[in-house]
Amino acid sequence: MVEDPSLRGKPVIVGGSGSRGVVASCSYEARAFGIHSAMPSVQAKRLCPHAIFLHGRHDLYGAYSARIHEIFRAFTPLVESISLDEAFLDVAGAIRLFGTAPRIAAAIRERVASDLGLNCAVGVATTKFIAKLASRAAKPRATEAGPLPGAGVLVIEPGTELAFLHPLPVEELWGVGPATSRRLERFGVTTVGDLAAIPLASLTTTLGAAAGRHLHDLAWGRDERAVEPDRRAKSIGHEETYARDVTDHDDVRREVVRLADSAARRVRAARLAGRTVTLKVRFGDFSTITRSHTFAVPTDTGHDVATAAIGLLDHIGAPRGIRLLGVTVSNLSDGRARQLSFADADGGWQEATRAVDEIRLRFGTGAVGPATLAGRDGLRVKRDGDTQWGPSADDPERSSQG
DNA sequence: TCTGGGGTCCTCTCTCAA
DNA sequence: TCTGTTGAGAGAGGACCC
Repeated sequence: MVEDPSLRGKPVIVGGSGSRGVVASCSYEARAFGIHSAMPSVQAKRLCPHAIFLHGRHDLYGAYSARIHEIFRAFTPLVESISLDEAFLDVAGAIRLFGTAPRIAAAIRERVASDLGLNCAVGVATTKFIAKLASRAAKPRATEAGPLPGAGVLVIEPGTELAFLHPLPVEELWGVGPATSRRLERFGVTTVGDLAAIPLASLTTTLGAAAGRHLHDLAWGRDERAVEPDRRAKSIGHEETYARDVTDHDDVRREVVRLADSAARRVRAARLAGRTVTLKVRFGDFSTITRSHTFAVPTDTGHDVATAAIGLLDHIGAPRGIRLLGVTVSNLSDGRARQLSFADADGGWQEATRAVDEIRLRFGTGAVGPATLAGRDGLRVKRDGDTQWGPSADDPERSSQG
């Protein structure tokens, strides 16, 4: 809407437009039709046939995100980013300079609006998770009559946490999804207050030690977690759902190589190396398996990651149609530590990989790649710029035959 | 046939070594 | 030498978040 003001006031959906796509996000006007994120796109189209469907533009969101985070850091260096559009800020040390926390919240909102033309909601509280709930409560609400503006800033004063918390539906708590919600229902728990009344022992028996303890603490407003400014990635991966199930064995292998190659590229870009390679396969019936392999020494080359992933694939010997493939590298460590031990033992892949990275830097990512993929468009049914949220609407020119 | 893609964290099971 | 215990690490799966 910022980029194209003609969209304002209309039901707009961002997501995958194909039969297997889902809604990534949507305007409040679209929400009035019952549309929400993660809903299958076909269902969204049924609910609102005149909705405007847009493909995700991750690069654009990334650029806006960087500018938003710049504004955050103008107020405090203690910024913990949790996604493109959300972050925790510890402003305890900024109060002398910028005024009280509520004033800082209002100032951030104003700057994001004036510099970027974007609305945002801010929650202020003494703990991370109550601040998070407060920011959610400060957002606009979708109604059938149209969007209802939110408070913008919601402050939960110290000492009033439980009064705010206990009437909320238990699903509002971080860590309570559909599965946990179903289990809690058996206890007659519907609100956070109900949950707080359950003895800790009963909670840990049904939900497990960690989740039980965690939810019990949250229900009583206890959250000791500090704002962590630089959290490092623990895994880096790629996965893709295909517009049609892939049945050809060679196609599957090529896709695994492609995913492994791009995952490894991102590992290198982050100056990391990983020991564990995980292959994820989702079959036509939506059943999903993962298989992993752990190296003795970390690696960052597409060759190593692809070899491991192909080995795992051969072990599965999947004869069925495949809906999704994914390759993830985890057990990450500093990339420079790896080179000493692995460089010579693998037949010079380090050097080749470095050369490939340089060529791609100069001539683009399509300039060079694994020979397996040469001269093929692969099975990528996505269009340029259509980076996420499922394949595009079926395109006859680019069939799944590759 | 309705179910994406980026992740994190937890639990269970198995194996192996001390 | 045999048996049981324990703890770490790997591997698989599931729940959850944006």
